Amino acid sequence: MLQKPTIKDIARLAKVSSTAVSMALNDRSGVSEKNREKIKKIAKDIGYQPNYIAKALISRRSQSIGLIVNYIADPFYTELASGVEKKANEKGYTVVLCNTNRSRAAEKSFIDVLRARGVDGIILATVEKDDVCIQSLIEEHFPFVLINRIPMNPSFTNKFDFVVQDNFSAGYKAVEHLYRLGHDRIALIAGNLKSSTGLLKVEGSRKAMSDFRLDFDPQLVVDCGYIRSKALEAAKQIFVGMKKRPTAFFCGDDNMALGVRETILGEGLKIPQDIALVGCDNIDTASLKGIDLTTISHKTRVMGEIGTGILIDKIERTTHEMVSKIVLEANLVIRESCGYYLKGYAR
Amino acid sequence: MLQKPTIKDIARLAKVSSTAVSMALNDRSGVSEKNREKIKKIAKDIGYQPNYIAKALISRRSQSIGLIVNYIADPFYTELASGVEKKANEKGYTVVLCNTNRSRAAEKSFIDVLRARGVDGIILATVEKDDVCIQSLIEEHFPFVLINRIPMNPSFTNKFDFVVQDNFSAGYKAVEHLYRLGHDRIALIAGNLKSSTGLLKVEGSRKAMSDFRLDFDPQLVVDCGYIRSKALEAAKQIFVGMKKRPTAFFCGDDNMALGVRETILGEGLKIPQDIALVGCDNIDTASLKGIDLTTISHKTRVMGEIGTGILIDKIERTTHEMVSKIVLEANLVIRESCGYYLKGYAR
DNA sequence: CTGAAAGCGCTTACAG
DNA sequence: CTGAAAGCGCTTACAG
Repeated sequence: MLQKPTIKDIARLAKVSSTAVSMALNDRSGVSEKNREKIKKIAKDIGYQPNYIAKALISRRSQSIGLIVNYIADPFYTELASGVEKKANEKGYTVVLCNTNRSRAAEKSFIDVLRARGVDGIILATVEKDDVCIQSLIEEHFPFVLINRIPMNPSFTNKFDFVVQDNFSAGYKAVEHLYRLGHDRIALIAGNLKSSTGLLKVEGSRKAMSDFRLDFDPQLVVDCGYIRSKALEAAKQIFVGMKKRPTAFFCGDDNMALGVRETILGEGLKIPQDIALVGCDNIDTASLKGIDLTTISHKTRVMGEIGTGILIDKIERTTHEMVSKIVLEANLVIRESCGYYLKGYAR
Repeated sequence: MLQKPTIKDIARLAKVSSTAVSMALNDRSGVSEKNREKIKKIAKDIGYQPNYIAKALISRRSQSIGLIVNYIADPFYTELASGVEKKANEKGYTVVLCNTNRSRAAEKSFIDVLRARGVDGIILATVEKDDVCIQSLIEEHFPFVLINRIPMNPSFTNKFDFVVQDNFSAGYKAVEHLYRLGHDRIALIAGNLKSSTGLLKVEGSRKAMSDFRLDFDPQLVVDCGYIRSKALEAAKQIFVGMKKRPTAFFCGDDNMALGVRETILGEGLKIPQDIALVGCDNIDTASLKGIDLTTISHKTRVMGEIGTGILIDKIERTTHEMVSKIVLEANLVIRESCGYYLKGYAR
């Protein structure tokens, strides 16, 4: 590899000090206009590129942020990442992608690695109920923001910024929709029940069940960890092992709903005639003809953008002690998978 | 933010020099066993984390690589990225994700940014036919590897490493399959025709057409740039504007095939009874019931892993002048969207 | 305006 | 084995 030019090279060519070069190139006062122009011209001519590593060492700013997600191949995280990426680039930041594959240990290790690598802040999309990682981030005043999930540990209250979707209301709206279509026995294919997204959706669903005086059967709640294949299997178990089958499924995300769908169709049953299905997230695939999944719409990309904006604000004005807590609305998107367009609400 | 401990702090506490601390912590000879242990213990006790920025400035190695893709929300690039991420992490590298949104200017700017930020190498998944970016990478001996696409400029021959899929053969196999099922008029919904992936698939398809003595109608080749909505529109144009409609579509990727599928079904036509459809990539969604898309299988994640392995090899032994050129096989995955299971091959 | 000097946190010859 | 010194490429007081 060729040796890249440094400010020393420019200084030598321009017959000035490195100080002058630094000042000129960073548009700061302290250089004569004549020298400033000479320096800039030479820098351009020799193709000078500032070394950000050196800058970072001094300024303690790397202009990069870390993004920690569970599983980048999941369309939900992809949407999120594209929002993060967009906002970060707009603001002149680079994003380091960390994929934990749902491992808690990996999450912790990535946080250490990212900090050692000098990122200016971290976006965490992976926290669980009693997450210990964020404890130390809080104590050390390291800039971070939680996207999508919050730890539900009351001792953390008010200490951190987050942007999430209204999962409780998502769970409520899904069950309400199914109830009004006439369903009394609804299975909940839950996402990770150690995460706020998994937990709150179930809580919202249960609240709706109780409001509408539906029986709640604990056997009909299965933690499938947002993994499609697990959801597919769980639905099989429900079909095989239960005398009194549910007539509807609400799934913690569309990805799992697609798994449940495979099982339902595989059993020779029809959606929505025999079984109603509701997902969550409104991923791309949900709207395809023949899938037509009724779901809860989440503004996933926007959530990524907002979270990144908050983080960068925190980084750039470190004195600012305000915390942002943003909850985005969850909206029901009615398609064909519950039969609304076939027969409307029954009650 | 708290001030993090440095090797100077450890040196002071252990009453040794920073040199000794550096030696001990990096498991290098030059320190007594006694001091080594004392130093390591102190480092652990005070929670010392090495500053990689400082290390990078000296070693000229940041242990990070850049990944430049066109559109991270596209499932193809997500698969690719997850392979890259996996291999990089295994080898102790961090990956900086850059999403160009298909802009050439962004590609160039990302390369500059990544280099200024000091990444050790770059994975480019975005090159087009006559890419100028890689010219300077080659000249400056900066480590990079091309994944998925190669520039088709003959003057570059043999100068760079790559791992791609056999796009020519993908195009050939798709058309062969359709031909044998009895189709004579096949539309090609091409990916970006300035990219090798788009171009070679069309060339493979044309070769098959000529081998099987099918007429080639240039009106039936549309560059849809791997964008689903463009493919959807292109299919509409073909249905509206053509007297002699095609009976089959081969699409440059599954994503576009899903767009074409929307149009076909929207026209009230059936797949495969009225129109046959072949995609490419074998993304997750392709195998869902009701989609059942016949496609060409590409080992996308593996391609990401292999490419990353090659890049890191290059980075770590800079003298090694070997170039790797890897072409992965493309295999036909027969599902329901062409009617093979309904009636088998006609010829 | 101008430049010599010190320093960011680390490593690498080098002399003892 | 041991530590003082120089240096990676840059910026930031500081004295002239």
